[in-house]
Amino acid sequence: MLTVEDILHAIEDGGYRATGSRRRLLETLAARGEGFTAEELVGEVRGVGRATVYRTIRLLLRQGLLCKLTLQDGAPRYSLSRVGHHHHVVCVRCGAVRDFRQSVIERILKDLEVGEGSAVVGHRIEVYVVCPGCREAGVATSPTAATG
Amino acid sequence: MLTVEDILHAIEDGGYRATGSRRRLLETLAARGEGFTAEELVGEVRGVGRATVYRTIRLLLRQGLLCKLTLQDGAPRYSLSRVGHHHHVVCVRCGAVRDFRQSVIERILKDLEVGEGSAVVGHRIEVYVVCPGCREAGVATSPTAATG
DNA sequence: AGCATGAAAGATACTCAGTATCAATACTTG
DNA sequence: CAAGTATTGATACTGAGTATCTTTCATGCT
Repeated sequence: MLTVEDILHAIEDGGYRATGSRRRLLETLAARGEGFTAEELVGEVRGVGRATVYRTIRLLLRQGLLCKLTLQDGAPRYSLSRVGHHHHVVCVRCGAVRDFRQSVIERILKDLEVGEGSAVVGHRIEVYVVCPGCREAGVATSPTAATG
Repeated sequence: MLTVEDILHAIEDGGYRATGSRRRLLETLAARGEGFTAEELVGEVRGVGRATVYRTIRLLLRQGLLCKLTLQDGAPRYSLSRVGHHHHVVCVRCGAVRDFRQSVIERILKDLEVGEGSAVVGHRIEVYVVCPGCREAGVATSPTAATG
């Protein structure tokens, strides 16, 4: 798992400054780690403005240190990246995020040059679950409709 | 491909009315078919208010007649559903949408009960491509970064 | 240490996507 | 046709994020 220092170094390596605001923000963010919204950060980080929170998120996304995912209802969420390319398993109840990567799937999608000369330039996979914790805590699992 | 009449029937079967606004909207929507934004519809359908456009979109989504997808940058887009569960191949240039379904992938994701007792309740797969048309018309393919 | 300079921060206004509210209108059915 | 409910439109609002612009901070230089 990346530490605050690791991330600050990565930021500096990218030619950006390791400022106090960024450090404070990263501390909050690292404490959350898996699955949070931008507005949660805005609310939790004291003394750092909304704009800066969003700017920093954008910076981290560009550097590949953070990733943005989409819940079933389309709501955005963020999660720290620990590795390169991966996908997400998100709990629809608590928003916790686990990463996963299945080379089989990667390969299928990559090969999917869709028979018609389309060049695959990327993909996104999100798997929605009810995590063990929420399953116990919880009400019955509503068999949520698929995406499309 | 679903016709306007098919969709209106489905709406009625769901206990909703097949009104003039809905018909006009569906005509525009069917003419677009694959890949459009809500605001495009708002702009194109004459004499139907914004609220009604969004309400109808929501209705169609609930009925599974329309699906909402997410571009690489997170921008939302809609596409008529022709079949049940499927995923999307979206051109990052022109926004055209093709559907696809790979039972292999479905199975893998379904089985992904993630070793830890999480119940999979859904998933979303989006594949981003440059379609043949845009590839020809186009500038060089920028090797877009993956999701996360 | 003092200062110049550019990056970063904060405040705020704005955009885009979508929802809520509520009064007015359109359907439908008895 | 009247009653009653669904639908509509206008409009205000929310949530997520960006743009702008002025101030502040970090850095390198002397």
